[in-house]
Amino acid sequence: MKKAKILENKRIKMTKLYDAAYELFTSNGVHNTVIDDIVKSAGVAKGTFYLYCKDKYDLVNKIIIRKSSTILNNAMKAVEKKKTEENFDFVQCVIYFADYLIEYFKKDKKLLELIYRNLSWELYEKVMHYEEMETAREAFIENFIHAGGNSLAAKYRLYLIVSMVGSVCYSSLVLNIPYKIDDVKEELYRSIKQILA
Amino acid sequence: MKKAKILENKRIKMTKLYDAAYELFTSNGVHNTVIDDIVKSAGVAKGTFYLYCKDKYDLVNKIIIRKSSTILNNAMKAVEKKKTEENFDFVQCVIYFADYLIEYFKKDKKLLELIYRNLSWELYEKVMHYEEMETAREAFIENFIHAGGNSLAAKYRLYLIVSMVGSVCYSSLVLNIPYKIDDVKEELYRSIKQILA
Amino acid sequence: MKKAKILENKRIKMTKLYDAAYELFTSNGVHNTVIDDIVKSAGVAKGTFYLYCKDKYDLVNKIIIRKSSTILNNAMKAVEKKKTEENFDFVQCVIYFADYLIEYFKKDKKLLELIYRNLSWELYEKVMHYEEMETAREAFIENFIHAGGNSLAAKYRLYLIVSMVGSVCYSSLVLNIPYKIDDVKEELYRSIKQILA
Amino acid sequence: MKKAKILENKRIKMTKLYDAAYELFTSNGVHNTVIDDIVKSAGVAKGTFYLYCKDKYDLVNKIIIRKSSTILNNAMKAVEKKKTEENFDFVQCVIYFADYLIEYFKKDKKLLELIYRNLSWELYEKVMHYEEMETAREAFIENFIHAGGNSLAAKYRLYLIVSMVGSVCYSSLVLNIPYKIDDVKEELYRSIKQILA
DNA sequence: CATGAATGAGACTTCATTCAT
DNA sequence: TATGAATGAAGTCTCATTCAT
Repeated sequence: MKKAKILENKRIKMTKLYDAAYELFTSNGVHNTVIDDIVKSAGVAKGTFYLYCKDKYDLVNKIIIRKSSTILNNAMKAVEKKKTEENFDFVQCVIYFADYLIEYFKKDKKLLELIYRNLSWELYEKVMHYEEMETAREAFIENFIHAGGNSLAAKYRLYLIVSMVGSVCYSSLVLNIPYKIDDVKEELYRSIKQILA
Repeated sequence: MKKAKILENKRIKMTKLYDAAYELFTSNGVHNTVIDDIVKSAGVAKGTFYLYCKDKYDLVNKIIIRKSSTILNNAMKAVEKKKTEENFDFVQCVIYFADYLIEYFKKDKKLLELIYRNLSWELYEKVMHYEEMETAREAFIENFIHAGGNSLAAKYRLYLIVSMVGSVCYSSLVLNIPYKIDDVKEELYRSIKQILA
Repeated sequence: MKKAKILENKRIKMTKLYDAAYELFTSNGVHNTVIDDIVKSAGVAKGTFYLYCKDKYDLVNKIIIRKSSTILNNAMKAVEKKKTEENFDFVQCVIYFADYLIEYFKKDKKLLELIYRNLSWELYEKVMHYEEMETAREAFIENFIHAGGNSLAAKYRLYLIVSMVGSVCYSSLVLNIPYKIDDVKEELYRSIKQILA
Repeated sequence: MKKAKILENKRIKMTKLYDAAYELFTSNGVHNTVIDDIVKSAGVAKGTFYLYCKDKYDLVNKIIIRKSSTILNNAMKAVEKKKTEENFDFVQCVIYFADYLIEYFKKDKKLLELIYRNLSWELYEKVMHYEEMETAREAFIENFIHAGGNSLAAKYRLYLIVSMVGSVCYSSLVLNIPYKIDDVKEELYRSIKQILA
């Protein structure tokens, strides 16, 4: 059918734009990437860009949402596996989750930079409220209450842990503040334990 | 004397530029502020700008360094006072320091945003290695060792605490992530205590 | 066809830029002509200029190459005609070639000035190695050898003659050094003869 | 006396400006040298520049006049010496004069470039009508008439020779057109002889 | 849908010149 | 005289966006 073909073509164009832009954004920064670079690299015409995106920042957001959802999903799957296969307890799961992300971003610092530098509340919302994330959050709170805590404290502590881990990653991996992430890890995981204690 | 007058004039020009730029950067963002806005607002000629700054980002850095040094100094003085007058112990001091900054940034969210969005390792270095800061860091480590810890763990825990506090401030105050800073505070300070435990 | 129309439009834009710039460069000098003058005079937008030229000096070069190629081609054709129709010998041809150029530049001093003031080795190369020029040069050397000379001497004498004629034209026509070109001509042609003797 | 001291001071300032500007003009070109470079390099204040020169181009002219007068004078003295000591005849003298200049400019290409690129009729006039030059010119014409020529032909041939030598120097030494001046010399001197024949 | 030439507002930066000291 | 901070007009170049094809 014609319609299917057209839709498929659109998807291809969009993907080309995503991929080209991602490469440029992470290599040269969003600020130093101009629409012309993107379309040239994607092999489409300039006008085409505007058929798919409002502007450069719209594209950055779309890319961040896509990438972070993927990573978070993978992290959650990995945690799930450990839980099932190795019987990880609650704290172990949280730490493993953090560790998964740290290991990932060690190999893809540029993405971490892209995400951090362009974070906004709207973006955070979208990423954090994907269905799977919601489930994971609820599991966290559930577990916490089980251990004798209250729902609010659970939320806050999760928030504190996420903030601490994210910020440490960013400082060590992107800003290159001279505390190597591997050196800090031990203390970081100890701190998570303490916060959850 | 003549020379003194000229130097005084230079200082005034510089201050006018700093103040105008600070106002514009915090109100509209660095990206949306153009040199023209700054000089118009400062009431100086465009060429004058380039007499004092290499470019816009040079000015941002200078402003950040100046502002953060002032705030950190004030925070340290306040802590010192508590220690002397109210006999605050080590952990209390750390928490009070965090609290001082949180309370400050609650009233000046825009500055926090400016600092965070333009942070780089070089900047961090400059701010963190002012003589007074160095003294405070050493005091922290000293205290920590006294309590039976080791120097490295001290450094890392300090780093973790700073990261957590900074990140929570930024998220709650700037990104407006819907955990009010005042609601999180209690858990935040508890977490600091735990990390230092 | 559509494509042809677009290409035609591009050619027109380019021509408009060339013509406007040529007029301004020769009237006011390259230094005193700014991009704004050119685009205003050509009736195109400023951005359009940068679609066709890297900068002002790129345009100067392009204009010089175009103009000098045309003139040299015409000169060569005129010589050819004399040779065929009036049986001009070698020395007569060389002198007629010089004379053709002198007469041309007498009517277009400004172009001579433009060419001389912006001459560089790369430009010289480009102009001198157009296919037709190459043929003429070879004919010169050929003739010279025929008359008992050697190839190297031929090249050098051609170079000396070109230098002398060019320089005299420039001094008399552009710098207005008070030897009128018509007064010097006789001695100039005698000198060419002597050099070729 | 005070007056003498003041005058001496002025002379020193002027010399500093000349020397600094000469260095910059020949190294970076007149176009790429700004007043600020000159005064900074000369170690005087910007305002001082305007006490001594109308503008940059005024200074270029002054420098060219000074430098070329010196060189031409030296050349003439050298010729005179050859004439007296080695009994050089007229043609030998002319060729030796050309050779002296060529050898000089081989060692100081930048000066040749400066002179050529900024030549104007007024400048040419000033340089050519220094008393000593006038004397040399007259000697040339005298000699020529002696040999049976007429005054006008003498002037024109001198003009042709000067043009040819100057232009060849400029092309070979400055534009780097790939005929090495040493390779062309033989033919150049032969041509001078022929023109004077 | 797709194209890419054209646009022109607007950003940055330079630098000759002035003038109060 | 000498200074050099201040000026601001003038220039270069960019790039998001449009629109005719």
